Amino acid sequence: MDEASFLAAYDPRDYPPVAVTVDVVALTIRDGKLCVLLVERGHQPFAGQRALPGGFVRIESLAEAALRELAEETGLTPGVDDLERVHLEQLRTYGNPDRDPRMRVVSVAYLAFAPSLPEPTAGSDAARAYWVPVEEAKDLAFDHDEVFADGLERARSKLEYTPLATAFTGTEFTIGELRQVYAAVWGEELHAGNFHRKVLSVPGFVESTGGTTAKGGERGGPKAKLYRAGDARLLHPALLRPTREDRVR
Amino acid sequence: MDEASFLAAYDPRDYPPVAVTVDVVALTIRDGKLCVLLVERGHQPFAGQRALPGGFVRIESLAEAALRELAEETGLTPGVDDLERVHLEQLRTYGNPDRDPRMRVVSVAYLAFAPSLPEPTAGSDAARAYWVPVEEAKDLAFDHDEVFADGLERARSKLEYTPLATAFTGTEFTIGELRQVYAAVWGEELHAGNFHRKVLSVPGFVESTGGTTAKGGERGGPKAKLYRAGDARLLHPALLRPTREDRVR
DNA sequence: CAAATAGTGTCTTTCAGACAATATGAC
DNA sequence: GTCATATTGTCTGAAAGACACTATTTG
Repeated sequence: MDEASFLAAYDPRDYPPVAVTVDVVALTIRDGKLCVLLVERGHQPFAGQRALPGGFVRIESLAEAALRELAEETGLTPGVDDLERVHLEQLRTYGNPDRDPRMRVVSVAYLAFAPSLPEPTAGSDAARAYWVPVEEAKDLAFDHDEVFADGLERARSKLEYTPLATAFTGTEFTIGELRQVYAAVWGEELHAGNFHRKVLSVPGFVESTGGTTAKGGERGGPKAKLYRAGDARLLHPALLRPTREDRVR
Repeated sequence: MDEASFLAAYDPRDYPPVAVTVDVVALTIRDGKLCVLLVERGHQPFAGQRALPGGFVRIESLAEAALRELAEETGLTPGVDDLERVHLEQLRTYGNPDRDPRMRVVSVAYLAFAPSLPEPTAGSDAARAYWVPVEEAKDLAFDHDEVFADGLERARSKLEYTPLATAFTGTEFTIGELRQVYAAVWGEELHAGNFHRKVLSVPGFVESTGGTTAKGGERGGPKAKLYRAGDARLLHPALLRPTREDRVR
C-alpha cells in the first residue's frame, strides 16, 4: 500500500473523538506581587467560576495556539504591544478521561513569563480576564488548580537554574529589581548583598549597560547601575532557593 | 443554560478532527550500554523505518496509555513481569500540524526508565521491537528524532537531581553498579572514590541493606556492600555532570 | 540628619574533584 | 603474586550564606 492510497482509505472518524486545547499559566509581577491571569467563565461547564485562559487548538502549532489565546485574553496585539518579550514554554499535558464533563479533552498547558502588562480591560474577550495574586488563585474550574500549581512550581524552579527572571523585568533593570523578582516568585526575601555578588559572578547572567538609573530609590539610596540580560541560557552555578529544609521525601 | 441541556447541544463534530497518541521513550541499560526501545514500522507512513513505540489513546489516562503501549511492545505482562518497577513520567507533547501526513496528530511523549528487561521476542506486537544503543538510534519516523533527543536529555538531567538512577538497577545494588548506571547514561566514566563518598553523603539517596555481594567482582576486588533506594525524591546536594564546560549559551 | 539602598569585604562552612592509600578477593 | 575493585583519607579550590561596612541619595 503506498502512501497515497493509504491516505485515501484513512478515515479520521474511526477514532473516538478527542478535543485538544491549550491552557496558559501566565505569570507577571504587579506591585511586587506574583500574579496569574485568570478568566471568569461565561458558560457551562463551571460557569461563573474562574479558570486559566485557554481554548481549542486550530491549524497552528501548540505554542502558537497558546500565544494566540494569551493575546486574545489580555487584549494585547502582537507586534504592537510587548507580547514579543513574553517567554512561553510548554508545561505539561492533562488528559484524564473525566477532566471535562462534555467529552474527552486533552489540554496542553503552557507557562508564560511576562513583564508587567497592562490590566486587560480592552477588547471583547478580554473583558472578564484579570491578574490575580497567586495566593488568591484557588477553586479554579476543571483541573486548573493542579495545572496552576504545576506551573507555579515550574516557575519557581526555573528561576534557580535559568536566567528567566529577566523575562519579568524591562529590557534594562537593576540588580535590586532582579532581586525583587526572585523575592516575588519565591515568596521570600533575599539577602541584598549576597544576591548582588552572586548574580554578577554567574557568567552570562547579566551584562552591564554602562548606565545607571536617573534617580536613587524612592526612599533613598544611591543610583543603581543598569544591566540587561546576558547570553547564558543556564546559570552555572545555579541560584538555589534558600528554603531547602523541606526536602521532598 | 444548565449543564444537562448544554451537553445535549454539544456536538464534538463541531471541531476539526484531531487524534491523540502517546509515544514512549523507554530507556534501559543492557551490557553497560544505555538502550532505547524502538519498533520497526509495518505500514504507512514511514513503513520499514524505525520509530518510538506508541499508539492511540483509548478511554484511559495518558499515563495508562503509555504503560499499556510499553507492555504491548515489550511483550511483558503487568503483574507478572517487572513492569511495576518501571518509572514513567511525561516528557512533553508534540503537535505541529504537519508532523503526521495523515491528519492532525497530537502526541504526548512519555519517558520510561526500566531495569534490564528481556529482549522483546515474545508476543505478536512485540515481534518487531528491540533495544537499540542510544548512539545508533537515528533517522526515526515522524519527529521521533526530536522526541528521543528530548527524552535522552531529560534522563541525563534527571540523574543529576533525583535518585532515578535506581530505577535502572535491581532492588538491591552496589555503589559500583549505581556508578555504572551514571556512566552509561551520561556517557562518561566517573571517579569511583569520589562517587562513592558522594552517594553516601546525600541524605535519603540509598540505604544499606546490611548485606554484601556473595562474591567479589569478576575481575577481582572485595565483596561490595548492598544498598536499596532511599526515601529521597530529590538529591540535595545534586550530583552534577562533570562536563559543564559547554555552558549552554 | 535619618533612613534606605547599592555595592564591597571578610569569614566560616560545605562541597566537588584530584589524588593517595589501604584492603579484599578473583585469577 | 598480580590486578581490579571497594572503601576511606587528605588536600585544594569554588561557592553559599552570615555578617559587617562604606558610600550615596532621598526626604
